[in-house]
Amino acid sequence: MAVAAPMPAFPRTIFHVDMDAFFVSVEELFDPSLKDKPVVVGGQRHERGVVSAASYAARKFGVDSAMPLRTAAKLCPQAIFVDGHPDRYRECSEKVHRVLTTFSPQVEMASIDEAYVDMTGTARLHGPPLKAAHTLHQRMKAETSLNCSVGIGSSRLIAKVSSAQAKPNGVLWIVPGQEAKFLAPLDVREIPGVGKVMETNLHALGIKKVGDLARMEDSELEDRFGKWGLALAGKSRGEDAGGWFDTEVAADIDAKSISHEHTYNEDTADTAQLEATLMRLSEMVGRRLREAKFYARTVQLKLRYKDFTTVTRAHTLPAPTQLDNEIFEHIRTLFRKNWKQDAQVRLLGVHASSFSSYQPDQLDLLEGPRQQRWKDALAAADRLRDKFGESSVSLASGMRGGFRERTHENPAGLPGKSKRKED
DNA sequence: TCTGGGGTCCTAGGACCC
DNA sequence: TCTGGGGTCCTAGGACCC
Repeated sequence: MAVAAPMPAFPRTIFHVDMDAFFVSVEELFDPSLKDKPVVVGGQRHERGVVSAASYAARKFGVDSAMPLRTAAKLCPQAIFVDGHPDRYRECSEKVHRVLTTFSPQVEMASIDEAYVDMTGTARLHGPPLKAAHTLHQRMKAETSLNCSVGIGSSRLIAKVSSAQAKPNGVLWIVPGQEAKFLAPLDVREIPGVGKVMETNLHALGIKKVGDLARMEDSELEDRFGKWGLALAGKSRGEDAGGWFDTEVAADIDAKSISHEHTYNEDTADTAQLEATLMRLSEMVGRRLREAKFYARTVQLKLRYKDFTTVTRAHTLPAPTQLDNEIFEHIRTLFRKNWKQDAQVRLLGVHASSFSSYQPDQLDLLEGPRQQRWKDALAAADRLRDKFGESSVSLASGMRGGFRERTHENPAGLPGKSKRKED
């Protein structure tokens, strides 16, 4: 029997605040001439890569998030292609966060451009949900010059789905008790967690709308789709039903993995270049581990060939580490064991997981002077990078091509957007 | 169409232990 | 020879999200 989720004593009021066409809107703030034009953020028209965000004018031509840039260029030749500026987005995102914290202490940024706000019990302060949402909407515009949409519901799921329906620049409140009625006419794809594959599977069963799903027996969905099926049954009724959705708003959860990867603009089989990239990626991962004060026990290599076949190979260390050179040594071993010599490589990735947090004395005592020297050296390198930028220091500097190609590839390192409509 | 980068979660099989 | 049951850890791959 499934364990029941702890139900709050009274219905919650959750806001899901989603910024409209966030990256594009931020770019417009910096270059107002972009306004109302077809704009594609994510890279230049000929580059390898995908669309991070498209303006509404560009979407009219069929351009959408996650689409290859070259496809976007074909669909909409007159589009303006803009490189992303992660620093700008982070800065705006922080502003957004600050605005939201004036409404509730329970604010959780779910990504750079969306947040959940638990507004339960704030009626005396902010009025009923719709009034509070309109105030929020106005304050957001005043403070950040950006539009957002707000979905209001009794669960994270309902808030999230309703903000999508409210777009663009709208507010939608699903009154408690009306959840199932609201969801029933929507495509199953509107449920977060239902992607292309699950949609196809459901269609094969004749399930097209959330209402069709709601009519199914929980047990049948569980039999067919396992744990996920059961969660899906709950979601079709508007419940958060397990997993991340079932957590408190603003319960901060530690990261479970840290990774960096790189796609070459042109495939390569040059060993020195490939290993230099692995060194650089190992350094980036090591640096993040030290910042977070995490030690990783598992490192994983990702290798994607020209034909897009992808392999991952993991190795669990006897003792956790956060040192660049230790990460790199294991990664390089995995690479040498698994790379098909002379096969053209498209992408490399370095991934760290199985974290433990810092254990002050024990580890230091166990570490020899060698490790300590490495630690000192890395701390110094981190300080230099803080001062002069990420590319100022590399322990791979003796290796060819360590940094050379980075400057013109993936200048943004942008977070992406999903294939789904939205914004 | 020719497919980024950073994450989370789930499944399934094998090794190993009791 | 034909063969248990449960638990944990590790690895690989894949769906999904922004």
